[in-house]
Amino acid sequence: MASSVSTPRLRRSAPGGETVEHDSRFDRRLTEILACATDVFYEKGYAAASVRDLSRATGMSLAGLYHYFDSKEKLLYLIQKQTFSTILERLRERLEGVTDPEQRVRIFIHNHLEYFLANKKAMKVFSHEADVLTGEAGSQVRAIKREYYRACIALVEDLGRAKGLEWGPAEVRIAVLSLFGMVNWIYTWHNPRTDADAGALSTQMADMFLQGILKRKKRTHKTTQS
Amino acid sequence: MASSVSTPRLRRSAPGGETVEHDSRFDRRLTEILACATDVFYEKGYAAASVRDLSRATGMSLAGLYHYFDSKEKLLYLIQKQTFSTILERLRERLEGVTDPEQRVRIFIHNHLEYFLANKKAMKVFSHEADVLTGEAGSQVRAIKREYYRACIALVEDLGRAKGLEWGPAEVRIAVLSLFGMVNWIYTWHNPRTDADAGALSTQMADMFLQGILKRKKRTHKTTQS
DNA sequence: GCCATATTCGAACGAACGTTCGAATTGTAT
DNA sequence: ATACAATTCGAACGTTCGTTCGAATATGGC
Repeated sequence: MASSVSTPRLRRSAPGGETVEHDSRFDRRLTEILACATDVFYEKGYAAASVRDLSRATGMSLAGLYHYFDSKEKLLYLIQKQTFSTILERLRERLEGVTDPEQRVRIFIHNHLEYFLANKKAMKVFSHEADVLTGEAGSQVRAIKREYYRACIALVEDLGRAKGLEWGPAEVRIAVLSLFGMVNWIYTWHNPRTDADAGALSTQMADMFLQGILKRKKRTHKTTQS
Repeated sequence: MASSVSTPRLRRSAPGGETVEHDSRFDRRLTEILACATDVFYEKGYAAASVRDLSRATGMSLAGLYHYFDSKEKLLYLIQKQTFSTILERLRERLEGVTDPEQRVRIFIHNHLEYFLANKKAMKVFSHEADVLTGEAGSQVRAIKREYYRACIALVEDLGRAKGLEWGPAEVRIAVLSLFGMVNWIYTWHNPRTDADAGALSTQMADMFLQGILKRKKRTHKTTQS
């Protein structure tokens, strides 16, 4: 349970705890490789990126890389898990102590955008290669994602309750998924030199989203649409 | 200029116009193959899908497929170009004669969602493999995309003018790109059996979007955000 | 210095990739 | 039936893929 990201291929580490320096060394190098791999996956996409591309990007030999991970798929898993665990963890920290429902939704959006723009490449790799992973690794990543989704659903439901609005589950679902679309789509267009930063962006998007769901037109729930 | 999708590999067709039946036959088969390829690209992603997967899906031999296209990349080009040309064409038809700015924005959203849900796989392939194509083919596809983006920008600007609202270019840009995010993200979550159809979805999303941009809070244009 | 351990590497493995080619087969008009 | 073009195919091309292995090199405690 020492470091979050390492999963040494062999040996559960020596009985004593004396290899701390070595484990940390291993972890530091692995982190470097993960950062490099994130870049490469971002540029070429996971499937099209080869381990030889990684070798070129890191300056390490092909075989040398495999000292740090079992397979290319495991590498994607490590990136995705670390990325999304972090954003969820930060969200929890920032929500702590804040009780106003509207402010809590704003915090969600701000947290997401800030992390998204600061880790644009990792977040693209996460979003874009969402269902590549299979088996246990895929289940774990999907579980974190579902947790994040549920957290946002809860925030919006709380807001609706506080404002005395009657939203059905379907309406909340669509509103939240629309919000996810808004914020996740950013990696396709955001240019850090010309576009606003996370603060301004999250303010505008939060205004838009909140006005959109709070001042919504009353409609019959029948789906009558010309 | 006969049929929209065919680009025979060789021979510009015989001098006379007597091979009409044959060309149509060729085109019908190619359309089948494009549909199959769309499915396969949708399931596995363009890079991870092999021509052998296509061979399996179509029931045609590996070499036989190459009678219909030059390369795997050209196949992606044909899918993307046809898909997005159609959605743009339909948008133009539907906007014709409608003058109310708000209604025109609603038509944009409805058109997009309807086509998106009816051709979910093709649209995912379009969205997901947006910048795979290079060279001439890539330029063409990007040009159509830019045209579509500009059309939406114009619709929103018209709406703002009609309502007497003072939106800067940056605000319009972010609003439109947020809208694109909302509607394009759908392929990641929409389940036709449990989620609403295009009509109901576009109504809810249009309500949300329009309320969001029309009833927006006044803010100073400085990016002051805690 | 020495030893055990951790790290790195060159070289190679079999498999799968996109694509090609010449022959076999089908379809159509005479 | 014959002839000609359109279509389909089996087999193979050279390349690149993810991964492995055993040997070499660096590292740090004695």
